[in-house]
Amino acid sequence: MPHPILCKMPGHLIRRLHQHSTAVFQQRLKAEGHDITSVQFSALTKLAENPGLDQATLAALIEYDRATIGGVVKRLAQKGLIRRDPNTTDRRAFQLFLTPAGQTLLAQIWPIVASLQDDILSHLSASDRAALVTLMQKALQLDSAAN
Amino acid sequence: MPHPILCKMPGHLIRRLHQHSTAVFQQRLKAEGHDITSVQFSALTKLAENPGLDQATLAALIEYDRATIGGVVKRLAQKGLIRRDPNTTDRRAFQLFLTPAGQTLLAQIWPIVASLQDDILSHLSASDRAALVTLMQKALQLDSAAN
DNA sequence: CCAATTTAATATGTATGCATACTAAATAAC
DNA sequence: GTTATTTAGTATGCATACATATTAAATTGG
Repeated sequence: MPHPILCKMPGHLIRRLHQHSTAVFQQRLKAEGHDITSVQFSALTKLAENPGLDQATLAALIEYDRATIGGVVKRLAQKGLIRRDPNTTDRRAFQLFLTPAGQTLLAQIWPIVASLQDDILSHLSASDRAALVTLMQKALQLDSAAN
Repeated sequence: MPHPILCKMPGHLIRRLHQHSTAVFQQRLKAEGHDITSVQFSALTKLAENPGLDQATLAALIEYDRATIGGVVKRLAQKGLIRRDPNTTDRRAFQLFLTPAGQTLLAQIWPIVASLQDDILSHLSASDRAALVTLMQKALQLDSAAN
């Protein structure tokens, strides 16, 4: 089989880009003295935008697995960044809120996270970065106007 | 902070694209009756191209962590797809080879893997897919001529 | 209103992914 | 040539990521 080459296959390139992306995130946040993952950051951000969410809805918003979000939420709670209140309407669900510490942290790290986005794609020009973002949104069928 | 939006941040988009990519891979391979991950496929492919590699070199070729490759190799060996021969020159290292079963499997799945690459980016036109691949290669500084 | 289904969260098991530490072996430095 | 450093692989621990099963609670159907 005169096969297509691994390094030209979208799946392989996406994996390596993701690897690079999380590495940049982790290094930059650690360098600034913060111990938080990109996954935890996304969860905190969505919770800040939607206080009182339950785990299932939060998971759906950022496309996490239901089983995965449990661990993420547990670790955020252990760090004292979020609070899990019982839901009086639905005794199965929790209502999730950022604690004051969580709000403080999120305010501190947003500028860092925003600025490291360009570092992830540091080998691309500004127009190439914009083009890549547009293509990824299209590939994921995310309405670029919404959100 | 009037923050940039999560769904426009490269890091977030890359994570979701990776999630989508591995899901398509897994579903397509499973549908064809194969139980193999994209990571295992990459390792098999590189081993087929470079018989006798040691784990560290294999890991470097596909950008895996040294600790991670150990588990991947172990599972491939358990499935009988690769062989680990002692290296007479360097008693620390193993020489890795595809078994006949591994070669057979790889030949079977290459066409599947090649064809599902377009499915990963099914919402993009052919020219958009090509543009995305080029941008990712540039972002990763992979020489598009090499490999 | 009671049974059947759905849903929220958890539990379990497997597979990356990576940091750190460790052992054994090879190489470099002197 | 012995010591110091590096290197190959493993071990351990933590954090996703997801499939499957389970429990408890809510909702739906009749």
